[in-house]
Amino acid sequence: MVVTGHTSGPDPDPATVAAGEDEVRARQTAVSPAAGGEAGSGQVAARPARASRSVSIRDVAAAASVSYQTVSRVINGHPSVKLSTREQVLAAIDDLGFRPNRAARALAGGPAHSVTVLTPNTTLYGYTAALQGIEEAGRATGFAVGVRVVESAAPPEVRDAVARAVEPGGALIVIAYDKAGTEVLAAVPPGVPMAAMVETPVGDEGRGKPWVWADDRKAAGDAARYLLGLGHRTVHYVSIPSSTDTSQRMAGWRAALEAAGAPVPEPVQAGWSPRSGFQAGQVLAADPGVTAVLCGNDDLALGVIRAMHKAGRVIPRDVSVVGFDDTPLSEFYTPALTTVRLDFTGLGRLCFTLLRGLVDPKAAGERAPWPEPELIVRESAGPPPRQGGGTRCT
Amino acid sequence: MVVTGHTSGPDPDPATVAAGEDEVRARQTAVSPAAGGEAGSGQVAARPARASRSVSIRDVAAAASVSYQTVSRVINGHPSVKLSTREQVLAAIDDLGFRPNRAARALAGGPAHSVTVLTPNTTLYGYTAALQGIEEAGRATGFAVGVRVVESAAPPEVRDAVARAVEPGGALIVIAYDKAGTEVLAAVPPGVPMAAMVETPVGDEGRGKPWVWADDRKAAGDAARYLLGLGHRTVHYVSIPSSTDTSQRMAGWRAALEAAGAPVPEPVQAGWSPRSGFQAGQVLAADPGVTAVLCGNDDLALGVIRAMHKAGRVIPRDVSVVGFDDTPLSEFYTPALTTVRLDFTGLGRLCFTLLRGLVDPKAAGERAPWPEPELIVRESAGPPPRQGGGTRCT
DNA sequence: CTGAAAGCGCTTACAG
DNA sequence: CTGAAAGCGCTTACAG
Repeated sequence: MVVTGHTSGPDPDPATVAAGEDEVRARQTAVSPAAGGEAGSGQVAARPARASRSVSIRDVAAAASVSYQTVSRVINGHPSVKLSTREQVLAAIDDLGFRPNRAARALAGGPAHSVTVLTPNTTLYGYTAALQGIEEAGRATGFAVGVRVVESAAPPEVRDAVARAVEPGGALIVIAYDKAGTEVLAAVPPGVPMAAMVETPVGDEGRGKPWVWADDRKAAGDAARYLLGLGHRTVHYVSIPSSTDTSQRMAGWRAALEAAGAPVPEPVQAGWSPRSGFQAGQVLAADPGVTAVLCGNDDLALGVIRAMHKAGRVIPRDVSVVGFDDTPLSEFYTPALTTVRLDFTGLGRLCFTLLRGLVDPKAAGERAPWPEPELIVRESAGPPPRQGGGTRCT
Repeated sequence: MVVTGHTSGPDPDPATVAAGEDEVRARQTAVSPAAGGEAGSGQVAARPARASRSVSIRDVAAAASVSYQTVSRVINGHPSVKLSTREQVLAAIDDLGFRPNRAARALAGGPAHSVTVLTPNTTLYGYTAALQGIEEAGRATGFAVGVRVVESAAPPEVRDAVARAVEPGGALIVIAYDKAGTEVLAAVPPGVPMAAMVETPVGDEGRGKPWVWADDRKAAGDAARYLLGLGHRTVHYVSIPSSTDTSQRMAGWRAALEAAGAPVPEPVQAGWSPRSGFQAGQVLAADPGVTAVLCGNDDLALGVIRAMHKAGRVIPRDVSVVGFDDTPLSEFYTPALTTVRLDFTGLGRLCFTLLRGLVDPKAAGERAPWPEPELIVRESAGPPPRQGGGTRCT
């Protein structure tokens, strides 16, 4: 994945890969066995450079001349500690490089300092961006963040995933943008600290489970209205999968058309991938009446554009295409993609903040701004072609 | 991010977002406090639906009429357990839905059942794909997988990241495709179980630290040779950042040019993003002698193509561009991107397998196939333009 | 092959 | 405001 430098080594050799493997084997066996017990010999030789036994709360206590409970209070921000002792303890912590042991903390029943994110996916832009926001926010507050993919919405798998993810002393974030996510949300037992990122504000199943969401409905409406405003008679919609029966993006698109008195064509149901967008695009390209297409995400839009291109339809001269999400790539497509920007990273950050407020009442007051969707106008949408307009030099 | 259904709800209201927030507040306070101690009342009423105290090793022991140590032996695959008792215990585990508590396990000094991935990034394709492979493999073997981003290669940050990630009872995977990754690799204390994904087979710093890598060098050479074979006089190179001074991709490109007796132009150093590719592309587009460009990744290639397009140079008629990685999108670009496929997901899986062999000697024998890079020929590269070829109807 | 002991590093109540 | 106790759920040795 990476490249650098200006040196050129010895010539590539077919044996290199195999050598790499052997090397690995060798290294494997060369790995030092986990530092074992301390040998009881009376030798006072230089201590081996083994992984030092980590410094504990008791070491800190000794160094600060207090009991270890006091140390516990300090690291947990307990109010009733004299300022001077607190400072002593803090100094000792710094000196010794003390880090509380997460496992011990969790075992003893302290507040959660770790989240695991339950998500159907870790590679699609929206998920990736959300994960990034969660990781950032988690890291900033000393939380360990874990990831667990839930591949299907089947009850056994969902149950299993939740059971494994729910560790005492741990918290959960579930990304519920599809069926699997919604099932997971519903399967989290009450009492487990959690927050969710949802497509649609949830009802009963969300009880005790705070969530964040982006106003997809309004965003989709904005995009549809923009296309209508360009002069298109109507706007077709290519849909991503959904979490419920009340899809926000589709609802927003539909409402905008209806409000404008435009005909509402049957939406094309697709998946998440550019390939499924391509397939949807082939269908749409066969219909000469299609002049504007709104897509459920940018990858779908890319696929639609590709299909249109293959069918000889030029974007945006013949057909306008608008995406959703504003992935980092869409600005560099040709034509650059007009799309709706959604701040999933910010949403992820916000979701984490919500969760943290649950786990740590002292942090509950913190509020982050609620991100607003935004239409980004670029090159892939324009006025509809004039009736019978000629074709020149594609 | 998601859309569904065919119903349209009430019209969108400006207050919706705010309502969402209030809702969240309300839910937050409604969350039940962590299930506390058992009230000592003599009531035998229906038990509240609180998060049940998780079933422990002792519960299983009681159910199976053995000591809890025996249960420990069974769940850890210890050989010296009579078959019949093993089966009893397994049955009890199944009955009670017992799951070992990871924190307790780690605290007690058992073998690692969790990995945290130290990575500079979680959104770029290569990292994302690697993470996916690791997560899959981890999940399949009951490992919890954590993610920690290391944002800079500065020693304090690197030290801190490693210190926080190294938990007793935990293992590490470091993705070392850039400087930060390499620094992290070097900073992991010996004795900590770990494996790495590296750009370049490492020397001393990797001692006791097994790694996997893809043969970027050969792959880059293949791509350069392909372009040369098309008739280009030489091939320009736009580089991604690197981990060391002996970049594999660049070295492969250079060696191929030299072997063919082609001139070796100065490589253009870029970042990871399409934007930096765009900038590099602007430089290259200004030079009419440039007819073939190899890029360190597909995002860079997209940026280069965009810059060429803006400069009026048609791909591949005027300039051929080849990428690296074969992201899921590149097939759907127009023109579809010719690129080198690298199986980062497989590499991530392999890396996890390596790590697991370290932690669990019983699993050490498992071998996964070592993925091979592959040139994927699509539309973005072709023969060089003929001298003085006319420009028609761009 | 299986049981009884000690302890991993912390955190909660409980006492002062 | 601070100390002494008990225990979270497991795993290692150690004994039989």
